[in-house]
Amino acid sequence: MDETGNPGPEIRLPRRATVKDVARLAGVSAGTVSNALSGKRRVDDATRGRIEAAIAELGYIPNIAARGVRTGRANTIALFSSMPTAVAAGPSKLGFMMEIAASAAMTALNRNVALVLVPPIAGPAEALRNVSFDGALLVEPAEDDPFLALLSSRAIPTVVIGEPPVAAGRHVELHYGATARLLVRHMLETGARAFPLMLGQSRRQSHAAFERVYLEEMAAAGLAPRVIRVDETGGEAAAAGAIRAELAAAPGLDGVLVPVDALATGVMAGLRAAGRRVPQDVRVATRYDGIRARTETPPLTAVDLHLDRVSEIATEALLDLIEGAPPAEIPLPPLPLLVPRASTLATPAEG
Amino acid sequence: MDETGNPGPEIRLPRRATVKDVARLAGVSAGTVSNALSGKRRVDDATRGRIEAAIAELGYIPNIAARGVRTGRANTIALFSSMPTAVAAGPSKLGFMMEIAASAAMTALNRNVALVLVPPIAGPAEALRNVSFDGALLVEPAEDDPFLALLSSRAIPTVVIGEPPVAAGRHVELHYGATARLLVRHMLETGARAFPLMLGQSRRQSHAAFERVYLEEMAAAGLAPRVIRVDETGGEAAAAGAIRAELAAAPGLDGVLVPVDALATGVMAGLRAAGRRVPQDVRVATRYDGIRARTETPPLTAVDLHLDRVSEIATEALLDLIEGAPPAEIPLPPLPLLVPRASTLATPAEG
DNA sequence: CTTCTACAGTAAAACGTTTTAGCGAGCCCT
DNA sequence: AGGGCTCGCTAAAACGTTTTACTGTAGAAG
Repeated sequence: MDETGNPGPEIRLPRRATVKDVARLAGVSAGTVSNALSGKRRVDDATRGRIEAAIAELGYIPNIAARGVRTGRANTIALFSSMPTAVAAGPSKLGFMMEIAASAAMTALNRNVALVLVPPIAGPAEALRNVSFDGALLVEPAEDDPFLALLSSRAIPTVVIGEPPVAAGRHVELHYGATARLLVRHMLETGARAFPLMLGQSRRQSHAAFERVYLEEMAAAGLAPRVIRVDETGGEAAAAGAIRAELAAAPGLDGVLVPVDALATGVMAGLRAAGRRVPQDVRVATRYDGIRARTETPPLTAVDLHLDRVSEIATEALLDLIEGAPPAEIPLPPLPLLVPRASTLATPAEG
Repeated sequence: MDETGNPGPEIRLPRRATVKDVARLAGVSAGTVSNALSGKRRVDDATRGRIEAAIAELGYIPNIAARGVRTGRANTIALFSSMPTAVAAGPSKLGFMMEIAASAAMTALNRNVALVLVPPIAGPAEALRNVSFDGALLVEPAEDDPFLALLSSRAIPTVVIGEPPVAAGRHVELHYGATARLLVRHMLETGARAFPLMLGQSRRQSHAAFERVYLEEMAAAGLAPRVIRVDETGGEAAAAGAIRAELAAAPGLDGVLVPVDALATGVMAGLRAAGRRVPQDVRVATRYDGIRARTETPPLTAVDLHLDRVSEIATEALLDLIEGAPPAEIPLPPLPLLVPRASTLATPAEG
């Protein structure tokens, strides 16, 4: 790992070694050095040996920016978080995004590509002006997502995580329908009979899928459905208010399905304030098994979406797309897995 | 946000507009466009107006790589995670790193700089070959950290988060001593009298600080100290084994202080296996208030390190350093805050 | 009426790579 | 022996910026 102490290597180079320095030392031209490095054209073994020796001696590291100018590639992909800032800033979305980010960064670096994080801080145009990237991962865009609009208008290779709102390019399935069915059926199995579905107001595919599946399953079970829409930007307080209003209107309520975890936290607060016990009086379940679900009291039943695998698949697909690989089917991630927790589990004594 | 429908804007440009295109359209030279954009030299107001009109019309976006070649700046900073892979891969370190990443990404983009994530996947040299950046954030490096060695040998501007092992450049204080004191005193206050300190074996400043403060405080309290070192790469299993051995040797043990949260999880498992109740028989506390601490049963007393603020300070300092701002004192982040949880709280009935 | 300076602009060099076009040597095939 | 190939290499162009060195104009100062 460290150099065997050759004499005086701590002389500061006045400037970083370039491909020309390597070429001179190896007695070849710059083009040959480039070819030796990239493997794009054959280089004689003896020559390659001299080049590698020169590289080692000079500690040469290619200038990525210069390479990018010539090749037009940045060797970088961007992860956009497109959620409304109010939600994105909180620890909930942070967890979701960051689980994806960590896995994507690993996968990307394995293929010699760096991952840059683009927070939802400035407008999408602002972001383009400051970072350069060959493609983008976009997490669960809403229907009018400005990032999605920008990316597709600029024809930037993009892979969406989750179902895209418009028939965009490529996406990785997040199994919205299966996730919804898993949760609705679990509510039914735990004995809930009068449980509304609480959704955000933004136009998202996951909301639509939840609503569709919920209505289907309730109809099949012969139960009366009830869908509550809450303004996500209102955060937990809005959800708490909404559930209290609902309790007043429907005192027999015995469960709530709240896919958005930030809203679920609000619902829990609202239930506590109304003196309802979870799970004895009301069962609660949410979608993303993140820090919010796990640290509620009691912890919330949720779903393992296999985000690490989803993110890996998305990253691989994006890199293939960028490299112009023949378009292949994007593999399906594993099916979602229910993680039952105390918020829906009947107490042992009840059995 | 969207263009007012001027006719036929959906024509695909054969190539991205360049500064020359803008210059031609505005009737000036490329240099003038550059000056107008950067503000480095004065440009007549009328001229600037024409340039801005041209930019808008062409949808011009500067090529960051090309700019980088000329200026030598990448407008990017890197976040290195240097932890041993075994630990880094788990969700625990992930949380720690990702809390920092999210906050750093926001701060950086506010100053028109992108943040790239460098996972500990390849060697540090490998990383340098694939991403270009102007400076680096390094999180809690160990004494022989290869990233730290590389960064300082290459004279890359670096800000360390936490106390650096060698007198490196600049760092943001993580208040190791204060954190340790907070925890040791809390253990004492909750009535623990025979509680060992369990540390990893890697040479880290935070370990050293914990050991020093622990020994001090135990001496002051007239109690017998006991420090256990566990190989971190052994993960939770190693910690579980270590605590069981300790219980056998010292049955009177009534607490454990385990700064590394992955080890704390192992200790909890070990205690459960040995039939000891937490907190009634044994009190347990850890350092980082992440997902591990919060989701243990019972949840672990931990410390709020204000990572978001720490990360913000570090990022600002790094950017100042890169931009050659006059070296100013790096502000201190807020003092750590104890988050007492059930793992050390006496049951109400006990009072 | 000069001379000096400030101003606002231009042309071209420079940054470090990759890629293109071309070249000479050796070999194989007739 | 000569034509055509392949091989391994070189020189130079190209990528899109920023920066340098310069130029002409206009006004101020003497």
